[in-house]
Amino acid sequence: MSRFYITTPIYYINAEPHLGHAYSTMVADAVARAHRLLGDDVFFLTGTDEHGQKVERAAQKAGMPPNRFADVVAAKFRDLLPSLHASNDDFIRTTEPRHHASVQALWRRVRDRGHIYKGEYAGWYCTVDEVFVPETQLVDRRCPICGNAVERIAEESYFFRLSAFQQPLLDHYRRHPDFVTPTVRRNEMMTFLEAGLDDLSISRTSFTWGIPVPDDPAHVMYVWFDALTNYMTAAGFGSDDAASQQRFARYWPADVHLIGKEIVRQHAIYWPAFLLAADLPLPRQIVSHGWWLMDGAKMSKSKGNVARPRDYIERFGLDALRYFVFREMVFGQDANFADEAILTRYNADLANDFGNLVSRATTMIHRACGGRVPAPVASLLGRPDEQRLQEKVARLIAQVRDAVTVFQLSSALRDIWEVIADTNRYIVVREPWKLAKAADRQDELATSLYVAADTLRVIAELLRPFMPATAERTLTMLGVTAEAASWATLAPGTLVAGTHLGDTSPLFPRIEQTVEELRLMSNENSNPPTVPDAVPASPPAPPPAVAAAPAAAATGTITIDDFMKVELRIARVLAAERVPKSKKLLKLQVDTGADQRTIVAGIAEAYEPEALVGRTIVVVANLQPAKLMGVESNGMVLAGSIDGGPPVLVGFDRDMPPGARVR
RNA sequence: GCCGGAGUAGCUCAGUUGGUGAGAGCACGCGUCUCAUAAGCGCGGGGUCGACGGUUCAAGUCCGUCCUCCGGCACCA
Repeated sequence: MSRFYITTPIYYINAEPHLGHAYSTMVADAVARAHRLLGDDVFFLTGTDEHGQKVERAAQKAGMPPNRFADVVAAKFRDLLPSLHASNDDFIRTTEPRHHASVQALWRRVRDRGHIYKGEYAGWYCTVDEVFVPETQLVDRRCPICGNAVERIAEESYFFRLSAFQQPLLDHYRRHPDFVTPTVRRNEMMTFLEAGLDDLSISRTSFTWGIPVPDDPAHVMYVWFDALTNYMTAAGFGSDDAASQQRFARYWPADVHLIGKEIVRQHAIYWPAFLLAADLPLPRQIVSHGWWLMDGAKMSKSKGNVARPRDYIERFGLDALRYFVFREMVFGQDANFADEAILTRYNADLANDFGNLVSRATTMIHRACGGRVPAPVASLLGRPDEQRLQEKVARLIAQVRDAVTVFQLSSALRDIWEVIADTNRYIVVREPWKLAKAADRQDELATSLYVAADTLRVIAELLRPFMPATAERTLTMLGVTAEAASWATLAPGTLVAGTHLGDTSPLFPRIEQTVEELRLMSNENSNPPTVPDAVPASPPAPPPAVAAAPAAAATGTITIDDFMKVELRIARVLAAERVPKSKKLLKLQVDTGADQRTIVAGIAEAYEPEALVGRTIVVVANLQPAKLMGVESNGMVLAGSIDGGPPVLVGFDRDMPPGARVR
């Protein structure tokens, strides 16, 4: 029996769980379940990432100590798992003692091998993305990634000698072509590696909510060193007792780290580098999936288009949601999450094709065969229609087995549904309802219903990883009460004749409402957004079409004096041209009333230079000069944008002269 | 700008190493059975396979150029 260790990302507790989190968990769950059915000794891990400055501050805001805050929010993630039917074997929190011990053990190992040194880091730090932002990338002292204000940090810091691992990592990539999948991500990582690596700052002194650095408790560890190590902690790393050590020997290295495409670099470069430095085995594979898009856009809190898994479970049921996400997302690519698409999949695939098939097959057996699986007649099983179907079922078992283990869930389901269609066709060809009326054709009747039921039984066994509850219900209706059949021995023709069927009931009743009606219904019934706790880690998404009050921008207020330090002035664009070789930059000559100067603005993707000449804009007049793509910029142009979308210039509703102060 | 990916029916997409007249699902129209969740089954309409060249007996399938979209990096005062 081989073992299989799969992980989800550990979820950062700064927001409510959304569909993206749920998707990672569900995919890992399906694959874990499949491996169990294949007879593997599976270890399936998920959990929460709870340290860092963001959490420390959120806790402050909520008026509670970080550990209590973490307890409350982590519970939300943990509580979601049962409603997803997640079959995880462990749930790890980075705040647990076992994890502290493990991370410190890893640190010592890396340090003792000479890959950690103490240095000084002075720079701009974004607390949202937990990264230092190079001076040259700052946008008005704001993080270029998330747009939030960055902070000046000059502090002593420990560094990890990441630069030393460029070549070892490249070697590893070449020796293990499937180390990172899909290939797109692997290629990205290869080019990133080839460009060279900077050493990585891996500790902080500016906050305390983290794991202390061994022998230097003034430092806490940088989030990724802490977080990534969870994968080893749960396997038993860093523990002294013999049982844990045995477990670690058995389960490490992990077979799969399943992640979203936004954290590939951390998993495919930082993590393996840490492990190489510690002289520990690397995970076998980093598998990354795409994003669920709402109307083609990434889900985000500020757009209020975050899909909450609970809403969909309520409307369609968990298994319908699972079916949809597995079936609809070609693994690795982005996919659209549209209510209409779920409804279509539900009615067409689940209700019409599958649910109705189970219903018609079992009903006929109840009526015509006294509710017992009829015994097929060997000679009739040899007819072409029966042969073809059973051969196809045998092939299907192999196809699904192969597809699931390489994360091709959508193709596995597509193949299963093809056989479902075949079975519907088979029933039409045999017309058992007619056979039932012909006393001299009872053998044909029994054989045809047996073949249909037997096929459904295999299908149900194959559906277990994807839709566990549906699979169980189907098998119960077919009278199969045995434990899950091993996928190693599953085969057509093994349904036992004579067993009593269970009662038939619709698996997926058709949904006749429109999407709009469904939304209304769930708005009425739904218990007010379940936020019983006093921890608004993030403001709840505003209801669409309602101008929600900007939820108390409690994020660090400033005084009026602070604001007045910023000299905002009206200016007129005198000339504009593209900065050569740049995609985003325009070089502007502007008249600020007091002087004429050059300002470089990152708006080239939204504005043609010609269209800007003569235009009135707002600039920050007293910003420190900076060089961008070799051009000195003296100030900055104000523009609004939605979630990093195209910038929209600030303007006035009547003409204003250059030089006027804006406040 | 560099690197990578993608552009195939109204929509979402399959199309292996180039070779029977270009496919599936959904949606739409017609027909049909009646066991079943007004479900099933059959038939049909619709596509210059992004554009233009090229290689070849033969190209969505290979090569070149271009256009559009997406992603990574550079970059984003």
